[in-house]
Amino acid sequence: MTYFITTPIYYVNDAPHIGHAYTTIACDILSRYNKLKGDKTFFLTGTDEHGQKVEKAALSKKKDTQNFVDEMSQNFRDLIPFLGCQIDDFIRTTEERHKIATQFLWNKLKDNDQIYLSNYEGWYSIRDEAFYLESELTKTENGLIAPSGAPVEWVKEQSYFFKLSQWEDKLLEYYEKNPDSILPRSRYNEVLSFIRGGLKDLSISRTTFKWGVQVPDTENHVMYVWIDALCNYITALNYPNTDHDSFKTFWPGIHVVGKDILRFHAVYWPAFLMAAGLEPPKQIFAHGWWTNEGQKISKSVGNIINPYEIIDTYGLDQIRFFLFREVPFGNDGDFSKDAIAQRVNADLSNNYGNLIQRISSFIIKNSDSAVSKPQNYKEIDHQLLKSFDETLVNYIKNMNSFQIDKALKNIFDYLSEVNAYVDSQAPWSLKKTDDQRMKDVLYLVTLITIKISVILYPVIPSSIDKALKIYNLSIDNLNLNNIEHFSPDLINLNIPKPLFPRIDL
RNA sequence: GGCGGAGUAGCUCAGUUGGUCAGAGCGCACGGCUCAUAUUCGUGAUGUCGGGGGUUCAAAUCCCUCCUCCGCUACCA
Repeated sequence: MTYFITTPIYYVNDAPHIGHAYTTIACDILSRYNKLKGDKTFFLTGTDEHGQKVEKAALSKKKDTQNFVDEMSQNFRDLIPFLGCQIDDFIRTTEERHKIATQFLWNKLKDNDQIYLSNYEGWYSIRDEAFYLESELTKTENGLIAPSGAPVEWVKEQSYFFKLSQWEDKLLEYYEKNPDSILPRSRYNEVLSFIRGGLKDLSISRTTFKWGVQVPDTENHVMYVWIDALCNYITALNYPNTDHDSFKTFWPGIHVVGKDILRFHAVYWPAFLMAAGLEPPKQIFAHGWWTNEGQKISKSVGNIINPYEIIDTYGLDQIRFFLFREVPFGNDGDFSKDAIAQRVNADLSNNYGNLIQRISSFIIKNSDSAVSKPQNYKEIDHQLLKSFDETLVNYIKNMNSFQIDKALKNIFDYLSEVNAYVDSQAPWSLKKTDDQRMKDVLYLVTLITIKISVILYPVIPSSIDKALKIYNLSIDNLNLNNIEHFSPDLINLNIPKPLFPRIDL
């Protein structure tokens, strides 16, 4: 099995914020999970660097446009390791390879009679890079403004159009056959109802600015955002060389996107691909938005969440965990200090971290820092092992369907069971009555803790690296295929330090 | 306006095809343990399952209606 997962390419006009971090971490979790399953994975992210907004921003800062996007793109690249993410490629739309790919895609569409020249006129917002109907606009003292509050101007220009209207039936047919190709299901329904409402041809070029990929065989047209931006996903797989190993191995892929850009990914992009004779994406997952302490996040309110600040405050894995444990993936969520502290303390510090701490400290003090495989397990021990196997099955089922929160819930429900097992067996009492049984119990709990750590790895990788070091183990030798029967003869322990200090409320 | 989703304990939410489905976690109260990051374990309380009506031997679960919230989409002015 192979697994190709992508974030959208981020528009370099903004500084990276929690939304970018959220999408990137989501893909990292899924990518690591699939690696753990043994799949060959490819995790792609990058930056979208063209368009009028960028051109103007550079101008207003009196910077050369290329230098400007170089700097802005670097901000996004720098964020990745800070988020604990491991990517396989970072693509920029200003790269030569991307120009080659998009121009080839354009020509392919043109050869297939999917593109024609016409005129576009209407109310245009530079800030939003979008046309609006007059009915959508509001009159103010400064003239008409878009729903976003951005000013608009009347623009008339020649434009190339893509024959999107011809793809209505093909798209519907494809989606009806592949109901899991857009998730969550509510988003799938929205997309289908949008397509059923009828599709209009799509304007795909502009003459009002220069900062973009030139339309082949024209003087003054550059490609408008969608062909340019969406094509990145296949550029990175060496398109137009569809015989290339990475293209053959990894396409079609999985796109994780914010709900605001679902339509472009689920309608325009598959239509472009089919029109060019390529397969549509395998899956598109639309996630939700975060609010900040119950409030909508916006520049004007000034409550933008800076990923560097929250990670410095709470810790990397604490944030990664919170984002995906607290809220069903796909739903909107609220980012609040209380919720983070509560979640991290209850699950990571108390339930998981303290289990490791109490057992490993006990082994070091009372069992010469080592435990060996028991000769026999009791019935209650078998129960605990069986329960792990069930947890693993549910975990895999949920991770496979993007339900990261449920997969994590499975784990923490089980950890409660393990803590209860420890109390019921009370090794501190066995110490006085039955040394061998005490050691067997300690081994079993240690073994279970290791297994749990492995499946927590995709979400909190750096903490799991630390946890496994206590047992002189490494994630490199453990995975979802060998974890079920993992049971070494001897486990030597190192002195543990609390993995997740409690957060003061 | 159309289409879709949601309204269940203080909070966040599970509840497949109608019959242990009235639940979980957190929080709260009480009790126990003392290995552990004042951690853990056990016990307990609170709900007219949005309102009203209906079908049924039986409904949170199906039907009708109303209210509220959200998403997508359309349009008049």
